[in-house]
Amino acid sequence: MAPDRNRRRIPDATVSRLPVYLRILGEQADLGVDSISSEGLAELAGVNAAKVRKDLSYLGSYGTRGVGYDVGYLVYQIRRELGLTHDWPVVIVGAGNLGQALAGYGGFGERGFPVAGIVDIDESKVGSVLGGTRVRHIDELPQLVQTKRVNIGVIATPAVAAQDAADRLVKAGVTSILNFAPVVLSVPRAIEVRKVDLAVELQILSYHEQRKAGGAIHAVPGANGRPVSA
Amino acid sequence: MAPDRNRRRIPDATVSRLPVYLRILGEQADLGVDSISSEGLAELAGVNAAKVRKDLSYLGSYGTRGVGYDVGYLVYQIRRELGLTHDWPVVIVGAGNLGQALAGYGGFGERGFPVAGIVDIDESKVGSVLGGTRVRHIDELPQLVQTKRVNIGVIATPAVAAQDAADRLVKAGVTSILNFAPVVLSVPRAIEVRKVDLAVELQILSYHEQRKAGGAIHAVPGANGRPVSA
DNA sequence: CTGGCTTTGTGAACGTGTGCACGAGTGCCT
DNA sequence: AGGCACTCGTGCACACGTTCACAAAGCCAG
Ligand SMILES: NC(=O)c1ccc[n+]([C@@H]2O[C@H](COP(=O)([O-])OP(=O)(O)OC[C@H]3O[C@@H](n4cnc5c(N)ncnc54)[C@H](O)[C@@H]3O)[C@@H](O)[C@H]2O)c1
Ligand SMILES: NC(=O)c1ccc[n+]([C@@H]2O[C@H](COP(=O)([O-])OP(=O)(O)OC[C@H]3O[C@@H](n4cnc5c(N)ncnc54)[C@H](O)[C@@H]3O)[C@@H](O)[C@H]2O)c1
Repeated sequence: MAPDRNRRRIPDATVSRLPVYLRILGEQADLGVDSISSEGLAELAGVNAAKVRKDLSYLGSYGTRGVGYDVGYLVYQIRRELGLTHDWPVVIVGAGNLGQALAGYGGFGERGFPVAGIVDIDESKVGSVLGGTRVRHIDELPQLVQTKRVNIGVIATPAVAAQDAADRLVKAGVTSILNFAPVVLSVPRAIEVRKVDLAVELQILSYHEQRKAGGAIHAVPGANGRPVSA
Repeated sequence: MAPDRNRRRIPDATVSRLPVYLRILGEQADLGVDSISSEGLAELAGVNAAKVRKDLSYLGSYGTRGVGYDVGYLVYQIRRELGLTHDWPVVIVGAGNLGQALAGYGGFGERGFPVAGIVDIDESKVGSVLGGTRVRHIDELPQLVQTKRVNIGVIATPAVAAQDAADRLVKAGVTSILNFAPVVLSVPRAIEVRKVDLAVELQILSYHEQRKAGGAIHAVPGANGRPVSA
């Protein structure tokens, strides 16, 4: 077998920016714009123009010197490279606060990630309908994944249940996971995991706030903060 | 006065990992563990042990050679560096699907980010109560930010309204923004912005799925089972 | 007190990402 | 047709991040 050796590898940093370019290009296309320069795209994406050119060069030489990039063609190429030429159904595990918001959010389906199903372990949640999808029991997960050919799972369970959810997803055949629970998942190497951790994001913001306030005031006296023993 | 304090600057990559270490250390403390090695912490955080040591070294030399780190003391130091010695109230803009899920989620307050208020532009949403907080009109935002001394704003409006929300937040005095809308915000340099874009995350996963499928059509389910531990 | 064992803290090598600068095409205008 | 203005594609240097490897530092047993 010939593995992906010969295939162009796109740097992670670039892969994470391509979706942003894609969205902007789609917006521009809707506005009737059919050509854009690296500088124009860079402006809209909030990045450096050279970075845009280098990023796009990994896809191939699809620009025209002296002119710029054809918006429609670029959209096509990026979608192709990101594997967005067909839908990727996702399954959501956990029909709580967050799971409901995700299921009720139409933006997924629009962008090529229809909710193939949502499952929960709590019998009392099973049967209710969220965003047009009936909540099923988690035991139906393997069947759901197979029949709908789901590759991507979303974990929206409490932290303590997240590893269990991940194990079930992997066993069911899912190979990519988007994890909203604040835990580090342990999965086989071949499984791609991305996490979205709001607490981490807020704490990073906190760090910068604290830094700004570094020399200045010490506000808010009524803070908590548990004194450390020992 | 000298604006540039001689304060240690911590690399971004490290700042983004400190919250993860912090959570794990907290869990370990609750389990009664009071000392941990870089290797142990690395294992739990899913990173390299040398990285843990280097990260922690930016805080100072708080480990004991031959022994490890005192969990309680390390928690204190990380909290201190991240500015978590006091609460950071946040304001949520947009009381829709996502805003409601966020407001109803207790995890924020527990981790030091109490919801100081939630605002919406839609009169019909104003007045309803979410997670113990009454939804207010967005015109009350400046007053809310001032009286509650809010530094951090969360944007949960539709994409088209996100820039408006950002402008209002900045005008009201907020200096850090967590943005859930899929748009690139334009804000003054001094404002720290972090974004959480689910579509981007899913598209990155899509890229990797497409890559896996590059040679063979559909991967075999259940062929894995090699738990990754380090 | 010494020797052996453990683990930290960090210099150095290596890898990845960023941005400048400029040659190389392309289209337009005269 | 020729010159000119424009923009892509990319080599190169530098910054940042990761990992290795090991001396320094601490603990403990005897
Ligand atoms: N709600 C938010 O806004 C928000 C924000 C940030 C992070 N999160 C994280 O997202 C996760 C979900 O949050 P939430 O507010 O929706 O919690 P929730 O308690 O409202 O919902 C969790 C759901 O998961 C189900 N569940 C529990 N164990 C399960 C299992 N083993 N398999 C399948 N389903 C299981 C529960 O029955 C429940 O319906 C949490 O980890 C939380 O930290 C939520
Ligand atoms: N719901 C999800 O699970 C989810 C997932 C990913 C991303 N998002 C993003 O989060 C954002 C919100 O999603 P949602 O599902 O909650 O949308 P929503 O339509 O349910 O809620 C948006 C709310 O914002 C309010 N609003 C509109 N313009 C405003 C303004 N100028 N100022 C203040 N409030 C205003 C609306 O009245 C509404 O209540 C969107 O950008 C969406 O793309 C949502």
